[in-house]
Amino acid sequence: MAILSNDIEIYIKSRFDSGFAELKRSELAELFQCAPSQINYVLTTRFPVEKGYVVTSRRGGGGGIRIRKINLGEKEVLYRMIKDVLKDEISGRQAQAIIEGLVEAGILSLPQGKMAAAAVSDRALTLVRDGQASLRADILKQILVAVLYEE
Amino acid sequence: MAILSNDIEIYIKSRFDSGFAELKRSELAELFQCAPSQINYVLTTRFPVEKGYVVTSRRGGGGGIRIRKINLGEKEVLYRMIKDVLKDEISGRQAQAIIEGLVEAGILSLPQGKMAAAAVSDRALTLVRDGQASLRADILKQILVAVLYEE
DNA sequence: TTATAAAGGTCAAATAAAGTCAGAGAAAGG
DNA sequence: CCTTTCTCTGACTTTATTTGACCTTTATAA
Repeated sequence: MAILSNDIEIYIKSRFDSGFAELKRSELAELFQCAPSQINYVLTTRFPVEKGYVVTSRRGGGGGIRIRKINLGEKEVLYRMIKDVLKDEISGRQAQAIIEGLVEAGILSLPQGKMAAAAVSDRALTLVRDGQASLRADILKQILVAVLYEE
Repeated sequence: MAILSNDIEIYIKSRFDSGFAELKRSELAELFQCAPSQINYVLTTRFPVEKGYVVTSRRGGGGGIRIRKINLGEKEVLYRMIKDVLKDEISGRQAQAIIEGLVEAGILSLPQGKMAAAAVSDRALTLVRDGQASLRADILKQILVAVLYEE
């Protein structure tokens, strides 16, 4: 039996227009006669950051899903950071080093670097006792994705 | 379906003149064929203090609604945000509003705004089950402090 | 001074999205 | 076979929008 997820993936790709696609989860589910959560599955397995996709969404009335394909180009370094360097957990020191490296490479401006550092600083995370390192990794990852997402 | 609130928001913004807009709730409701309370919804979600708007109103005959956009100096805005607006806990929506307000005020660049938003996004904080709102406040506060002390 | 009309305010419920997660079932690898 | 990994679903959760019923405040006409 053909894998449904593959079909949905192909369909979504066909919906891309000038770098992005806008969808309604429920409509897709209807179209493919599957559970809505199936769409989430396709999104996470077929359109991950590692492949250069950024998925954003809004709930509630008028909500929807938007998938953007990033043209990596010179942001290759960032992409690698996100994919390889940023493991599940990183220490404050590692984060610091990564950010400094990106500033030196000119990928982050100095103000951006300071912001990023502040966001994952111990001071910002004092409330969290357990799993600080994983949280730091998540936050930094999202920050870098946001930078990637920017032209 | 186009979101009515968005249209109303745009319309209200078009009514701004030299820093403020004066409206009648009932007239707006009539114009957009909606419940009057819908206008209140738009006011609270689209024109919050966090974005630098101050909404005042008067009831009774001859009453109405007045929306002012406050424009303070950079440092002052930041300082106020950190001191007054940023409570111990803030929701994702509030954070969003604060950041958008700072971008609109030219205090954060668009890339910086996106970074900040990413840092406090639900996605960045999924790991944290308990006390997300407080953590978000802490992170955002540290980010703003970092910007404030930049020279 | 009081009644009434003309504002605006609040809140809970209905509706419309999307997200999460555990677990069932199917495929693939050994 | 047996185990692991991939696919798919359903129940439950979270968030956003819209409306309607009921409440409060204010100006002014009687």
